[in-house]
Amino acid sequence: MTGTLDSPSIAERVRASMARFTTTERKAAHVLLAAYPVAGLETVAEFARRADVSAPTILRFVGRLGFASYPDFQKQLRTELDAQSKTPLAKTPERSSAMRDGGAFLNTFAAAVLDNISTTFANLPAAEFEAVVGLLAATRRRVFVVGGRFTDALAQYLSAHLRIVRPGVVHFDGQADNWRDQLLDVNRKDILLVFDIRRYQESLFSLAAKAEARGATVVLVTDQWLSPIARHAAHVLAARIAVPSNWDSSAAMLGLVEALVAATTDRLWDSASDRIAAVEELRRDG
Amino acid sequence: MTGTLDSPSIAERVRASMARFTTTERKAAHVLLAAYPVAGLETVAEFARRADVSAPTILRFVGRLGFASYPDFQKQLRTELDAQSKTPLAKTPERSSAMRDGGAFLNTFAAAVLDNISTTFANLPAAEFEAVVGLLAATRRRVFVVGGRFTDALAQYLSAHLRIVRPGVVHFDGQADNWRDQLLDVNRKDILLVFDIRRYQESLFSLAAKAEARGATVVLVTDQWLSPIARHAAHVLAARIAVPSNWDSSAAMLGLVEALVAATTDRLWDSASDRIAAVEELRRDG
DNA sequence: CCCTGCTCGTAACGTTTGTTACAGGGGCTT
DNA sequence: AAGCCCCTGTAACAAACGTTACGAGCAGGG
Repeated sequence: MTGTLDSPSIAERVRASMARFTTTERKAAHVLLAAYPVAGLETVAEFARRADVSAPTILRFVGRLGFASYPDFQKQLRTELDAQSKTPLAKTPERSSAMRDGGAFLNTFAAAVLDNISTTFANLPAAEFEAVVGLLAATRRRVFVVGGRFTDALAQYLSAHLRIVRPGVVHFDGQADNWRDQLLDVNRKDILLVFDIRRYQESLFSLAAKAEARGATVVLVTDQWLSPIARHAAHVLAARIAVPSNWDSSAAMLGLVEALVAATTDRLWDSASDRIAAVEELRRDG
Repeated sequence: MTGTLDSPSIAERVRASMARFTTTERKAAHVLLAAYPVAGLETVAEFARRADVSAPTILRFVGRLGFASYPDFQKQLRTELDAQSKTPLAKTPERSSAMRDGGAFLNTFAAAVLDNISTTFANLPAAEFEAVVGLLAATRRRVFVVGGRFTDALAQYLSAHLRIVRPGVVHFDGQADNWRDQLLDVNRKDILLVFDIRRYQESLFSLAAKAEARGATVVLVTDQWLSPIARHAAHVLAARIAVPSNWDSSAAMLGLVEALVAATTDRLWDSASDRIAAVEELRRDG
């Protein structure tokens, strides 16, 4: 029964024969890989429901993978699960055949991103982080958020979340010229949170300088080399952004933003939970 | 709240009630902990044989743990397996109080994000990734990008980069109503790249369905549970998004997007390098 | 336009599984 | 030393499961 010839892992086999599957079988394949390996450990009916296909399709899927029966398939899945004790990525360092440069590229890229994030969080001063959370949780103060060419997406992402847990969140979007008008609105008790990474933008610098001049508290989220805005910032949070690519990676910075949002939400939970419920209500009606 | 405040993990529960077990039940407990959680995912008969006890003893064992049936026990086991990526921090029992301490919170949060990313990349079908890169590198085709409430930031991020290396990139932003007008412009040779994560948005679904009906190639970037849009998508890329927070994390999804941008840039390098230089020129002048 | 191929879901089948009643057996109490 | 009780495995039951035959639906080719 248990032939001891070590076949490639099921996940690999699925990825390799992705092209051979029919449309619905491919759906099953995606569901399995997305919720690996739990989806395959469920019953056929549950797996089928999860993938929105019929039970026979699941069986044809595992049949095409070379298994004589669904229980056989599950047994193999459990065997792999038992053998694996490393992190999923480290587990697949070299996928030899049928995997072109795509696999290698993805692995090195992922490794760089992971390294960025762990380094970023490891070097993050907890006190500085806490201080920024404290500012974001001060609901009486308004928060203005702005980003650069690529980091503006992060500014938007932060605003979209923060807006739900507290009032007074403004995202400076659009042309830099428009910021000047909104800047008139900024005063002593306000907070300006700026994203700026290398190829630092002059427009952001002048904005931050003016906001500071008006008495606002400036928070800077930047890369490890620190934007010149750091001179005008009360708090600085730095993230790693280098990856083997022509572009920089904002993944670590996004992780940082999400940590800020999570911590702020937690601190404001009493009032935030009501706001979230209210927002959901509005979304349902609208 | 944090979603992890359910009942304690099964492994913990087993260790806690170890004293209450009878002799043979304790045998089952040790076997389960030694081969956790695989032993519990097998059939009752196999579990019994492994522990060298009878099947009813296994049933009495899970009954004493508080489960109404063996399938219930297995379902809980799978849920835990899916939630925590198993090995790394499974031993830290009390994560609930971690929110208090800033440093500990950052560590657990970072660990979750890291795990999401490594799992996402490990389970990513290289062929599917390559196919999407191929689409994005087809400069004659136009690319329409759209996202949901929170993922729209990712759509914007992708657009901002893609727009530099190739022409014909359109970001559907603003109100969903406005999309309809721009949809008229979509035809057979176009590509629609949709971001949609849980609390899947109906507006995105109908947009994707209509785009597919018009003959466009739909690419979906979603979470591990797969948006219903998968039904209309030619290619699906799934990322992990769960973190110990009230919110989901898009960090893994951003890493995925950046990998797409990097690979596409690389493939288009001959033409892209000229474009990038030209864009830089414009920025310097402007 | 009809035909042929393949794909997919419905429904019924047979098997395995989880479950439970019951009786044998070992250990502690009296 | 005998009796009682709590375990524990054997065996029969019922439920759920995996499996398979069949036909509808659809796309490509003649």
